[in-house]
Amino acid sequence: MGIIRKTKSVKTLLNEFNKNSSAISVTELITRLNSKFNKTTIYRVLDKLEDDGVLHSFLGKNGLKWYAKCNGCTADNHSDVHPHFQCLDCGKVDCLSINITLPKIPNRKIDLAQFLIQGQCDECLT
Amino acid sequence: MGIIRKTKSVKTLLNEFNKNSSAISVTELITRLNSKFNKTTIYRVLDKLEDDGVLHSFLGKNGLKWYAKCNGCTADNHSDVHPHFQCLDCGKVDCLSINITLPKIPNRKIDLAQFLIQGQCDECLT
DNA sequence: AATATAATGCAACATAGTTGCAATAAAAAA
DNA sequence: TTTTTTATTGCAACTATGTTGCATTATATT
Ligand SMILES: [Mn+2]
Ligand SMILES: [Mn+2]
Ligand SMILES: [Zn+2]
Ligand SMILES: [Zn+2]
Repeated sequence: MGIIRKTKSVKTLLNEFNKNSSAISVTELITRLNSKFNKTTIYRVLDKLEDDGVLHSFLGKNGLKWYAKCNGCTADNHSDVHPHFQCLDCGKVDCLSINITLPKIPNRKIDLAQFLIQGQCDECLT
Repeated sequence: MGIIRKTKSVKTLLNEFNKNSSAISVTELITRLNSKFNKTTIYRVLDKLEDDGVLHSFLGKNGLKWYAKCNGCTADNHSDVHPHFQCLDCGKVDCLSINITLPKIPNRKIDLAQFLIQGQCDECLT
């Protein structure tokens, strides 16, 4: 079930994601909003925003959970099958709007795929 | 640093991986060998076997750590950049010997990539 | 303003993984 | 074979991420 009431925590979290287009890890959000909201609230709001098709989640380095804004998703129609890029220098994570071609695998049904690419981002390269 | 002494735990763990070619999660190994070895030992031996190029590790569903046998790797030359497939029905994880073509990303340097595909395995399909 | 209930905070819990240190066991030396 | 060296182990305590139940609070509706 998604979000029903526009509470302070919902507005604050949405605001964090509107600052720029980068993904944000849950631990980073908890650190940032530590004084304002309980971590349980943050986990729950993020979960609902994902249900609503506002955010999508994925696992970054070390299996940490990250969230990023969706692009034209709705509650019934999520389509966030794109690779993610994590910079090993600064830690920043971005969604890559690249069409990844899933390999054909005999005798197996593919439901979903997650692709995490690691290296150095544009800013850290120079 | 890798393995120096062929201890019971080393032999036992290698034996687990020689039963078949599937990957094994650390938690599964801890459960299996619970009565014989401490979990700390298991974590440490796996870590060393990876250093030696005997096993390689990756993250499966929920960010859990999995290990699988390497194929012709040495301590100085690991090359385990292949996709992994996890069955959502039985949980089994396999290495896919498929050559994945990394997408070209402008202004970024790619160091490594992990590709986890989820769905149904051959056995669970029928 | 009164009501219904979604959302929150808190404490307690679950699980994966790590660390320091004393005790043990494998390999080398005697 | 016995002694010595030190790599490895077990244990307990810890860190970190994430979850759950329940009483309290805040939002939206009447
Ligand atoms: Mn994304
Ligand atoms: Mn593999
Ligand atoms: Zn960077
Ligand atoms: Zn299966």
